[in-house]
Amino acid sequence: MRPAPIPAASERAADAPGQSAQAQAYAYILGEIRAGRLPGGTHVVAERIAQALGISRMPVREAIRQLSSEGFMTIRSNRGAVVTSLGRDEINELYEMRAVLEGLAMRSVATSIDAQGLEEAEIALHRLDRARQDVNWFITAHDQFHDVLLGFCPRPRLVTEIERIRRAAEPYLRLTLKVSSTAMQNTTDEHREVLEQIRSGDPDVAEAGMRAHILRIDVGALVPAVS
Amino acid sequence: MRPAPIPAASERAADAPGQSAQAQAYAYILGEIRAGRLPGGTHVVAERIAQALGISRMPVREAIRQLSSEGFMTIRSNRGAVVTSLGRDEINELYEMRAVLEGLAMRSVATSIDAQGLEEAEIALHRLDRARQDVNWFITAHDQFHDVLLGFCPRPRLVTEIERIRRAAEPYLRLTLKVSSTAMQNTTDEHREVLEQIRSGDPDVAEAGMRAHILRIDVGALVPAVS
DNA sequence: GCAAGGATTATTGTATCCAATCTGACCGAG
DNA sequence: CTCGGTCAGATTGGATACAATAATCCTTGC
Repeated sequence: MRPAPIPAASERAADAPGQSAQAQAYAYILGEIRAGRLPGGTHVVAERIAQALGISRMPVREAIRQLSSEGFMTIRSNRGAVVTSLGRDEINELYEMRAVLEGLAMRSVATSIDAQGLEEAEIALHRLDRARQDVNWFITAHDQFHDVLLGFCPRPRLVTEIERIRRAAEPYLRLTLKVSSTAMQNTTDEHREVLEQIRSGDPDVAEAGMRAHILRIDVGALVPAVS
Repeated sequence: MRPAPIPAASERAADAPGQSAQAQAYAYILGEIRAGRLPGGTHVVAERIAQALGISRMPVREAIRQLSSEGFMTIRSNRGAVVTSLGRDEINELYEMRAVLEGLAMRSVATSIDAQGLEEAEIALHRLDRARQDVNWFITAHDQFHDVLLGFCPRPRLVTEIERIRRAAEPYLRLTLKVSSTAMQNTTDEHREVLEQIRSGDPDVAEAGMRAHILRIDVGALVPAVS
């Protein structure tokens, strides 16, 4: 009754063994989108993904539906799913939403973060400073800084939503940074200022600081791919 | 073995004929949740829904997955899906998120709404005033007032997200209003004040007004069902 | 040579089937 | 009487099979 002698087929694609097939598909597709290997507008064929992962189409469909309701893909009835392509206005919209939400999150962070948390944030800041040469490192370090702060926000949904928005904008940020890396230069001072505002402990200051910080991004300079 | 000559089964449940099976399932389950007929914590069995609608389990599964990623349900691996049950903190979190997002939306509404829009809002306000006797009417009229304003916000995602949050909190609001309808009394003045602040045309005033309005809700008095 | 229309193919949507897992009841030992 | 284990039923996860729809290409008439 055991898995049989050779569980090859189902094991082969097991890049993530314990995961369910649907979770595999979700992680795989989202990873491809975030990395930019599936650019906006790409038609995603369920069967292809299924074969690539060695699973059937069904879990892939569910993953696509979930990605769709999270805004990463768009399903057109009977015509398949395409990777959502964001224009300038839409990216701007995402940043505005993230600005107010992450501002809200900083209200509670300002009052709940402790000395150790502030220390972690400082460390993340240093990592960010050293990562200014490489796009991947930079994005990782940048996310880490924000995640350290969000770790002190006791609102799971709010944090989840913020991170979702950040992921949705990531491909465009990545593309832009690859072309002109000037955006990576001034960030350390920028982020240190935010950190100081949070350190003040004043919710209003912390909120306004983070909100302004996120809105300061020049979205116009983003979006090299004008869908 | 086929469904037989008479396609009755699939036709019978066709409350929404043109819809795909998955859309039917989605609308059906969400409707049941919003109406409170599927209270938080209810275990939803895919097979039951499928039978009730005369479709198979697969589209139901997809609908559940989508509802799950939208926060209405929670899927536990191999153990099925339950209707998400929100506690006091979580409802409060939702209202805070909606407050900042709808505040943001009002910034653009303040500058883009026209005379006709203001008139529509006034009408909605009167409807709201007359609907204070019945919970269903009240909720409908209340949603309409906010929707009129959001109709002038040129940010589709923002509007979608706000409405999603409102729907997520609706069952609890409905439950509460059924018990104590005092919350329905003062709303007309409340909403008129918001409308006046929007009429001012000042984004800052409009944002602060709406944000304060939504936060003014006494979430503590909400949540009769302490999961 | 080109456009319109129809056949063919590719892809999606749905249903059915099988395996894996969980739930709960029953039963026996301590 | 309680605790633990086994077994049957229910339910989910996944795969295959079939139907429906859209996309493509090829023919055919002009």
